[in-house]
Amino acid sequence: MARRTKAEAAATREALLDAAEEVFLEKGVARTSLEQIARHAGVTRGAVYWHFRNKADLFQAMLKRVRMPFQELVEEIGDPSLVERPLEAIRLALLKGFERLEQPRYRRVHAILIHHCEVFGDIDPLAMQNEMADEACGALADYFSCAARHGQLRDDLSPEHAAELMQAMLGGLFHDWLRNHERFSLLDKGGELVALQLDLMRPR
Amino acid sequence: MARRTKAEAAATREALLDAAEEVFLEKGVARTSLEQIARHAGVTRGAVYWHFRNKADLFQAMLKRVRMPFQELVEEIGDPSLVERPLEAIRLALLKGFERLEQPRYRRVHAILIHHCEVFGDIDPLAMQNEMADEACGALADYFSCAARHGQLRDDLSPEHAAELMQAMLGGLFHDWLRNHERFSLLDKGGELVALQLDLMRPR
DNA sequence: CCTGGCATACAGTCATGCATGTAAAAGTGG
DNA sequence: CCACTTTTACATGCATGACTGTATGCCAGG
Repeated sequence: MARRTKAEAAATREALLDAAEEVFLEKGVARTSLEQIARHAGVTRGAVYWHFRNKADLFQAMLKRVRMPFQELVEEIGDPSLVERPLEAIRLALLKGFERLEQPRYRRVHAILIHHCEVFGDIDPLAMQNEMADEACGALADYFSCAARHGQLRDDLSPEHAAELMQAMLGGLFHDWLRNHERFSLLDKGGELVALQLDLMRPR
Repeated sequence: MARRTKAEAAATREALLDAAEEVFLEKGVARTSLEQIARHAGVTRGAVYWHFRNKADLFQAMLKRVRMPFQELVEEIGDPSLVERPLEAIRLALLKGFERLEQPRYRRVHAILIHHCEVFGDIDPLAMQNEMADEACGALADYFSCAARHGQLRDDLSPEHAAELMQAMLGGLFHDWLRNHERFSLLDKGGELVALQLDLMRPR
């Protein structure tokens, strides 16, 4: 085939990443060949090896498109009054996160990372999951500490424990939903459970 | 090699399953060949194909050794007074489960199922995880309902929601621990978080 | 004109499944 | 209890297929 313009080349790159998401999700990372990805994107393996060094490189590029740090979510809300209501900040930020995760691209890539890939080459999905979990737990601990200082937390519950409980609950919910997202809406059930858990943690 | 006695043959079968656990955990299911498993067990691939039809068959046999239904845990405690204290029954049963999971064999196999295997052949690890999660959530819901009838649950918390919260928290904790079990003791942190969460759910 | 963006062909590697070999255990008849 | 047969529990070799990485060809854009 003939040479494409820069825009067209970028489009094939995106098409390859899209195809990788779909085929990885369907058949698992290890069980899909680069040939299958290329065919699914309407090109051949040559294109894959032009845009990416190998399978691991393609995998990393796929992940780069869906990064979503926690702090970003809080900032996106843009409500300065949330400084006074840290538990509400947590709740709204998590809702934002749930909304994003229900978009097909975000859901697919996370499902692949969690359920459909093994250690291969120089890629370690477990290390990435650990990074995500630690960052989430750290951010939560900050907000719960703030809540404790404002007297908005049960006095028999330490901020660290609150953060650990919440992070564990979120992780479990996340895994349950990723296993089969048709069963329930993450936004609905997640919003409900988060509100419930926060209510249990408030003094009364 | 020569023929072995029945006892020796059973021993090689167990050795193959042990080897499978170790190599699967280290390199992932898809990236390990039957040859590697056989070598690690001190035999050749012929032995594998004698005892198991294929990789999927071996995988299923490996899982069979670590089945642990929830109801079994409650019965193992053998305290009839727990009928009156369902929340304590939950707590103690979970502690029993944590103890088992900290044994290398149970931990390894679950780590493989959760983190180191993809869909392959006629084996679907996600379906198995769903089964386990559903069973756990159902059992929890029963006990929380019992607790509600005994007035041992906050009246603004339905048994179903309590079960969902607890199951999500347990799942998240489980995943966190499986990712790197060196970080903390599941028995210690799990016992702490479960007690905490149950306290939040009690009326006061 | 030359280089970027791909297609195509090829070689090397590796796993699977089966077919076959084999030696000892387990059965069988006398 | 002994000779003989059958079965068991593997080891070994081979055919097949799949995937990877690379080398090379080709053609238009810049």
